[in-house]
Amino acid sequence: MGISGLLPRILPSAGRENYDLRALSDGLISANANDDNDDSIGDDEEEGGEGREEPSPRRKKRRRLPRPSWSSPSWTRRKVRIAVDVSGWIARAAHGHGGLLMDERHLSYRGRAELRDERMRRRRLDGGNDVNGDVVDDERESRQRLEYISACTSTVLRRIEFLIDDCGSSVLLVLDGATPPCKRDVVRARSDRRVDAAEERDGMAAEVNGGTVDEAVRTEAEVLRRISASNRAGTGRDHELRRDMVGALLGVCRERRWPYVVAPYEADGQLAYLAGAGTVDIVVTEDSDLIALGVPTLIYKMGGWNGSSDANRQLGDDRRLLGTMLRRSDLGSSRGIDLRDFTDGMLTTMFVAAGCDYCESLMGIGVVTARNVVKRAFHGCESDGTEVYRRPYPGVPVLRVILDELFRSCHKSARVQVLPLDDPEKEGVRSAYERAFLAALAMFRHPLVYDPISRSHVVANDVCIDGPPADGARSFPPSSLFLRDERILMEYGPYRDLVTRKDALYRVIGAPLAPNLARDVAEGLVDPRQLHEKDTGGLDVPVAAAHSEGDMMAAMLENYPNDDEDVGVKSGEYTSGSSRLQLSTQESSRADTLGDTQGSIRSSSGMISSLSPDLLASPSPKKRS
DNA sequence: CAATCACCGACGT
DNA sequence: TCGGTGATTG
Repeated sequence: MGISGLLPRILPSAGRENYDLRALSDGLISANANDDNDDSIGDDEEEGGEGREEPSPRRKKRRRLPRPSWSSPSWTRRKVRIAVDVSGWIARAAHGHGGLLMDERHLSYRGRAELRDERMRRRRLDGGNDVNGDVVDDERESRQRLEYISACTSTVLRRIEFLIDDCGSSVLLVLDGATPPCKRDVVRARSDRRVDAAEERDGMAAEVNGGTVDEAVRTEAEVLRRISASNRAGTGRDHELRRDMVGALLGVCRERRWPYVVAPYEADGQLAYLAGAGTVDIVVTEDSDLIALGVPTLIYKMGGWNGSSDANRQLGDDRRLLGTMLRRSDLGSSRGIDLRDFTDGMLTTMFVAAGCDYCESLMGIGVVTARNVVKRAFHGCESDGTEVYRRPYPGVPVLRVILDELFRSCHKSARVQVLPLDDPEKEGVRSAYERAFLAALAMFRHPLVYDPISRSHVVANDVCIDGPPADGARSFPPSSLFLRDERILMEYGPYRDLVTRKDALYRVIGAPLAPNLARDVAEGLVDPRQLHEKDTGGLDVPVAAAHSEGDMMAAMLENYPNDDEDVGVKSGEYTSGSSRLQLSTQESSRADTLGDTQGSIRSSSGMISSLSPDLLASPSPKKRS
């Protein structure tokens, strides 16, 4: 998840709370399948005034469209296409229904005591033969597991159904794939923390079991502490459980012929790619990172799931779901933090500087400082100052300025480790942060995604210069606005080297799979997390759902602004028999590449962990004791 | 004075 | 987990 404390600053002012999503059932008016769908969502009239804080100083080419006459065949009304970030929903549902899962890790000590008593009772009945009892326990546990999974999935399904039925939209489910290489170290740190939590919990459980203290003596506070520790250790990262839940969900999707995509890595990048390519109009998510990825229209807190306030929380029997709609063009009107004249590139840089999943922020750098540093470096003006669109340090790459400014602005404890800038002793620490910073930037701006048109993995906004995109797969070309930012960022050599060279880029964002494997992953036939273990050829996977993608995806994409007509032919080639052999060899070499990548990442991750804990704003560095 | 960080309380299914 | 409240820092 993105920066904590950012959404509360933005959503109340820039977002539209209590937006009734059923308004989407009116659909969208688009001029033509090939026309850019700049159509306004939610407002039926063009918001006049041409957006005084429109992020782009450059003028958009305004072509005169034909006058909207509803009888004209060039104007069509179509459904709104919504991509749903399902992973967030699954996690949330998992927490909500946690009480259903009565196994030892998820329930409070009370439930554990019940389980223990029941087991003992059964043992007594069975005359000390506890094998039978364990079998019964297993049975009971697996039954509860199923119950839990079905409860979670049906919660998610209800919301999807709402979007489809009551909002009259086409819904595309997007799921998380594997953990990207550059995130592995952060994930490992987190799981270490979870292990700590689990030990804490187990220690307390042992105390309960072995201690003479009876349950009745326990104060309520201790009980709550236990439950909290149990929750911390539990549901979060139960891989099997999550996989089963995703599996169940995908099963339903296949049954009902709902389109879905399993992203090769993180769902965020996939969602942003789909939105940027015009495949979907709206993204429903809880993740603030999507803001940094330049999605034009987002919906947060659907149904008030994540509600601090009581906004969006009228989930009655009314079948009425509300959400907070946030449009990219409204970001400048945010009152909590001034984001006027922020381009997508600036937003992304700000997110990275303020700390994200791939790059913890320097201690003492928060949203505001990050904003100011980025704003100054790009525009050379203060938050309240007059707008001077001139760079403060001409000739110095913007990214270099930002990094140095961050080093200067951070907390004292971190600053003594990176300053002075000309101290060669501290260069190692600085470059470690810099590498994580650039990697995070690359993850945001060039994630590896699945392109549903060419049915292959592509690098989003590909700017690589060495060779054509992998296997002839072509990504949706980056917009001119994106390139404008990218040119500024690429003034800094290390970033340019990272994003323009495939080997370097793949080491950070992950390498693409061979098209057939990529398709299997996207369809959920292959678990991307276990690809290195599974080396069975993915080409002829005999799964009934193999064709499910066809019609539904086609329906989703029917108005896709397709500028090259031959993609269909190309994707046909992938499945043709002649290339089959070649593909399977590619696939095996690909597996090697994956292993290589992970190996090298492992080594490079040492640089992160070598950072002093004081430097990184880790949530609780002192929790060790 | 303002921004960040650590602690604590509660929410909803 | 999330968001509100004091302490600390510059």
